[in-house]
Amino acid sequence: MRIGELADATGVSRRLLRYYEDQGLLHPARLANGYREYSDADATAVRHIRALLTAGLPTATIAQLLPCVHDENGRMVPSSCPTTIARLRQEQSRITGAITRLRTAQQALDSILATALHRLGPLPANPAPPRA
DNA sequence: ATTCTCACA
DNA sequence: TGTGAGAA
Repeated sequence: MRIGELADATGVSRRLLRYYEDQGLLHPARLANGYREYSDADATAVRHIRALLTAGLPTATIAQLLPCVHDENGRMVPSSCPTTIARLRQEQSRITGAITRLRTAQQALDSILATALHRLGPLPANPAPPRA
């Protein structure tokens, strides 16, 4: 299938499918005219890619893990091999750490703002949301 | 319709 | 991580 068909089949834009190839996530064959030719397995792969991105994994990591995953009636199942599980646990702890750092930043900012508001007293209006 | 590259959020 | 535009 060509890129437009895969885009329609997966709901992922053609642009993004080319990007995934650039990131080493997909390896479509090439027709004589240079057009990409995707297999049916690629459609499944795209769903797995989406699932792993949603789980917060970077594309470089997904490129490594994708071959270590298979599909079981529409469900992504990671291989039980120890290195695969270890990699997923590693990502899990990375995200946990990130959440902790964000919580710390949130509390610090809450505290700074609370101090400012305490000194200024009650204010009439809200500040505009940060743009940049 | 598809390819690639440059630039940008 | 993901997109738009422009040229081929």
